[in-house]
Amino acid sequence: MISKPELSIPEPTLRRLPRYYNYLKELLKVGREIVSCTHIGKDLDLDPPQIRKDLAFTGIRGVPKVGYQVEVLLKSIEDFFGWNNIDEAFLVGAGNMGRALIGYQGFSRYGFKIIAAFDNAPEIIGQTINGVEVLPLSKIKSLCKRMNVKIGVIATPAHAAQEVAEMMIAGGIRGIWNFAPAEIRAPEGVIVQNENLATGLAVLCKKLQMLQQSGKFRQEVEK
Amino acid sequence: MISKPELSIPEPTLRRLPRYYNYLKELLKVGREIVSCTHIGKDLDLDPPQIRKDLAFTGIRGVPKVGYQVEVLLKSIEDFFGWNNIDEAFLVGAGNMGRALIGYQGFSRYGFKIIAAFDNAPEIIGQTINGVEVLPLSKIKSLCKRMNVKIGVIATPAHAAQEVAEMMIAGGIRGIWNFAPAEIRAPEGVIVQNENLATGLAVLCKKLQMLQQSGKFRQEVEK
DNA sequence: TAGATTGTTAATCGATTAACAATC
DNA sequence: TAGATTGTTAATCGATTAACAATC
Repeated sequence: MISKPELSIPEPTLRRLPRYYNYLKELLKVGREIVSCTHIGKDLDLDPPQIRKDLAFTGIRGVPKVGYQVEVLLKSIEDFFGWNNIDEAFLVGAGNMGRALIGYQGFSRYGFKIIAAFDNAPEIIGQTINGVEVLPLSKIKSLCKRMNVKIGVIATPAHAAQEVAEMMIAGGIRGIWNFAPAEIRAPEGVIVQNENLATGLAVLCKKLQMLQQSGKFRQEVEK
Repeated sequence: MISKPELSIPEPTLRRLPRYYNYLKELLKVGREIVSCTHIGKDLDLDPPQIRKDLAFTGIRGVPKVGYQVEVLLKSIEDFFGWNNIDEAFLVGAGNMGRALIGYQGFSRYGFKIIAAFDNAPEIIGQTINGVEVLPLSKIKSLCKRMNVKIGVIATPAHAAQEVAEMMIAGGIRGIWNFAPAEIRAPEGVIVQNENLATGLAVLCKKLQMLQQSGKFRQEVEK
């Protein structure tokens, strides 16, 4: 049996790299040509050695005493993620969340484009949202195959998510970006990336709660 | 100087707890009354001892040989996060992403409610989206103070995010949930939770890329 | 040259996993 | 009772942090 795809690159690194990328894009706008990890670290609140290590995964080599060329570094991250050739994706569920994802302009930067949406509701089918047509869900399998689409986005209610995932997989989709608050089971060889918004919210609320408690505690101590 | 709020609870645990919660809600629907970590682990693809440890943070005690009462466990997680009393929040940026967040029904479960939205665009101000009124951004500071709102959601374009955050903080907001693809700097005592969608996307695409490469490699080996 | 920065190796830290006694 | 499950303690693993040599 084949084991899980070996991620030799730590996931935290994978998550930080787009942050560097966005940051570097801003630097480029401002006209900065060279940047050091010390500098990045100050702005992004990270340790310079960690940044250096992260960047090294993309294959870039910096110049001692100088740093990195902003433009070359951006290119290096783009190549690493393969953002230079665009991944086309299908989206299922043209409700609020789905519309937001379709309308969100920011994904083209990351080589990602939603080219069609699917839904079950007759009143939604046939609409065009931000230039993206909404098609009947029944057609997704055949269209996936015909257009060789490999990425699917799920923005349905929780109860529909698993079934939709299976339709996608039947159509040959290999990567699923899931915004439904549900656990999706997928066979080996299919990557599922869950984007459950509630987790981020829970972390925020809990930290806030703990901060307030420590604050109260501090006040009492100071009295 | 006061150090960062001490998170004695590991963040991975904080992120898994809402997953358990959603899963347990489904169990309850199906009428299941008792559940063991072994069972949860099978469905959520996690190790039972880890689940046990996570749950223990909420203060619950299971019964050996039996497991946990689903209802009691749900209550325990709710109390832990404080989901029984609702946090009211303001949202800034009533574009696509903002509308999606307003329209998304799923947050009430987590004791979270967006009670007003703010924007700068005159054609948007005055609209009502899913029962939530859009007010002029200039009013946010005073309204935060008057209504004692402690949580703010940012769904603006990147360039506006920092400025909006500062307005929020000036109004007394202590927790910021940021959906803009930008780094927000906040003083100590303010929690910022970034929800940059691009990072999840990047992780997905990279894993897919690596899977395909390992697949190719495997085929070549098998020849 | 001197100082700053990179890149690498070692040490630390924290979370996950394994092992096992306690319990119903 | 026997077997399954909890809860706890120890071992492992991996990421972060620290230390330092190499370099322009």
